[in-house]
Amino acid sequence: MTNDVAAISAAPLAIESIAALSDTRSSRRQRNAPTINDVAAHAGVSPMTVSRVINGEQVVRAATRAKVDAAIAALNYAPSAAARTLAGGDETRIGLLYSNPSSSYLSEFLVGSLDQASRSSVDLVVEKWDEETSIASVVAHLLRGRIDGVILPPPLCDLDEMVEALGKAGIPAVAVATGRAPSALAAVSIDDRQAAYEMTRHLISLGHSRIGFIKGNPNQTASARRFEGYVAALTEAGLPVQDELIAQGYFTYRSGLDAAEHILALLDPPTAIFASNDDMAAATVAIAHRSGLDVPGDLTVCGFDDTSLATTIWPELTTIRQPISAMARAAVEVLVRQLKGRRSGDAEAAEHLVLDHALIRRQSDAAPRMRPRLGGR
Amino acid sequence: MTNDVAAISAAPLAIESIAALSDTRSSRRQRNAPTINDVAAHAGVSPMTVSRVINGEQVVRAATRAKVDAAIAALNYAPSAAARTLAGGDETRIGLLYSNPSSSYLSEFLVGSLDQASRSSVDLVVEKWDEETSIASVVAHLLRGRIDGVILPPPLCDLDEMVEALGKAGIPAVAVATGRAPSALAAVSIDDRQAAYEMTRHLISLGHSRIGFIKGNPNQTASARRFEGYVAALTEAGLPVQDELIAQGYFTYRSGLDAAEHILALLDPPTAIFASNDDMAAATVAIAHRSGLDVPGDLTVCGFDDTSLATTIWPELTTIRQPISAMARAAVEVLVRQLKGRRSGDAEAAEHLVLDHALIRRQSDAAPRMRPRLGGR
DNA sequence: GGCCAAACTGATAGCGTTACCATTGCGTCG
DNA sequence: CGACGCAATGGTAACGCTATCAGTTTGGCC
Repeated sequence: MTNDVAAISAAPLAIESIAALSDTRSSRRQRNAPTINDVAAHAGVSPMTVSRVINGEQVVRAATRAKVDAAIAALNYAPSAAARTLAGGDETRIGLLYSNPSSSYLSEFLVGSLDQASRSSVDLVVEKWDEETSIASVVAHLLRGRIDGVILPPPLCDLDEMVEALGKAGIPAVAVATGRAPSALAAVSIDDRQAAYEMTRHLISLGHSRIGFIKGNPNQTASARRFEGYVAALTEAGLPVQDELIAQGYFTYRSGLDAAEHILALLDPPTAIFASNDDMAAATVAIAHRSGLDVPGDLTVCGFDDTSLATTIWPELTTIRQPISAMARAAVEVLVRQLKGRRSGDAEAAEHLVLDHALIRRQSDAAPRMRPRLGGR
Repeated sequence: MTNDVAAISAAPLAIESIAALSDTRSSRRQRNAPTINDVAAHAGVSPMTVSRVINGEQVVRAATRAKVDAAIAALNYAPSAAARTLAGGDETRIGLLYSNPSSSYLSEFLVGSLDQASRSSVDLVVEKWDEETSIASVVAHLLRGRIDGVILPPPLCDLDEMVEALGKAGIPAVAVATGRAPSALAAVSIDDRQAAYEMTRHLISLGHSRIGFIKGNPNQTASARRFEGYVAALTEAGLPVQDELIAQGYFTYRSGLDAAEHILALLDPPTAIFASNDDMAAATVAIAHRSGLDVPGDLTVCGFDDTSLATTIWPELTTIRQPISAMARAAVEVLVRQLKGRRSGDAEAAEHLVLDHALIRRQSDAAPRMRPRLGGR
């Protein structure tokens, strides 16, 4: 879709600043940027044909297209986004509601959605939601701001009241990285259960048989999926699921500290701990170090998400990578598609995209030092 | 500036989807959102007056303004950004060039600049710069994308080649958080020297006299300013600046690890370490813990920047808060002002804004355990 | 009470693009 | 061989807003 004009054309628009004022044809025209008409004149065709070319319509003859492309390159023309959406008649604004600004998740998410938004030529309005603000007032604000649809990254995607309120207001939404089952709500996610399953299998294949697990915040549905994956892999390998090795966390570093302390205080501590996210994994590493344990020598620690924290700390974390920016892009696409469909009358079923994850091995995992206790169960 | 319409007006636009099609006056009109004309009709004034009201022009009589405001609220009207910029005739696009996506700095920066961009009704194009991409090609890309100005957050603001290339291409830029002296380049920053001075003074007032320092990456000019502040406070207090207490870091966690290890391996280690950013401070805490030192009991550790990492780890870091989002906002404003001035012919001197910082006390600092060695020097 | 300036308000003409036809050209078939 | 269909193009009229300038009030003052 991107208009990949090849030439680099450093263009002679360096010292135009002063010279520009004289030949301005219209009084309103402040900056003499070339318009579609200029291109049309240069190429000897009508503006309409140029419009067709820049929009990649198929009806234009190859020869004509070439002429137009040449004119575009020559004039260093770029279409005006404003005029486009105005004329196009479908000015779409989508909101991105976030609530966890500290997360480094957000920047990657923002970059991805921003990029896709400009590609799909929709406006992205980024809005923060504080716990203090009532949901009703947020929805009212969106309505007032003429937002056509909303993207809900975690943890908002799991906030039932929000989803409901949006539904009642008739604002379509797409949930990102939710762990809930496919529903009326469109969603983009990874297979959390499968990813956790793979990570656990990885630890088992390394030779670990006592594997601790730090659960995620129960208010996020993905937490349950991750735990399921852990249990499934253990069960499949004939290993017991031991309650004492499982601690409740809340996705924060602080909660990871407590959880890890709890698990490592056991008389017979595990040789590996799989935390439901990187923050808690980092906390586990910190506790291990404080207890004089080497990671991964004495303890393997794995995370989930592959946020920047995973590569910030030492050792760098083996973790599950979520394609955050791709998910953001997908969310915008899904939402735009849904809005288009809705406008043209046909309401398709809500899409539920599942993107690929990847297990990223770094320096925080290794085979257990003591050789695994014989046999399973 | 924000149009704070009070009423929540849940508006009857819930089930309009089907009903809408019938009374559409023009065939093109897809969504029957109210236009400025609708508001004008409702208020019994001309569209022009409505325009003046929504743009906050002073010439409108209070009574008229009230009528219009009422109509706006009644119809739940929101102006079309596209039409606005198109009619306004000054479609401005500014680029935000970033190179360190992992930084949690970025999301806050993005949110701030995005917000201000929509307020100033300019388009913000967010662009990533990889080390692999040549500077020339980035600049060519900006030129081709008709970018009118560029915002350079760190570390790009200190990349001389980039600044030069932009200058040659005639693209105005504004440097954010640079440590360089005011120059032709517009800039928004905090007083790094003063902030570091204050932090060091704070440590001294706590009773510390042997204070370690981890320098920042020399390729960022702010590093030098921070070091200067440290030296100034020490000197002012009559304390010696001891080379052995100063280690070179590069702003990364990893480099902080090495630097802290080096400093703490001294026979007579300092009672406090001031790291030039939070990542390195976090690393220092990790090393301290690994060495069995309590923070802040045995060692005070302070950071700089107040990124999310500062409150993620335990103990939470005492640090210097940069108003990142305000700086981003300011950068957009400065750039827009500069572009406006440039367009209208008068080239003002480049602005150089200095925003306020703040020393944030958290749990990582305390008075030294041993009582300070008597006397100064 | 009338006149003038100043304070408001309105009519008109675009901004750059695309939707919707109308038109042209050309090969094909009756 | 002329009508017909299809493919490729062009003309025209919006899209929703604001700049500009031309009215129309209003109020002050003699």
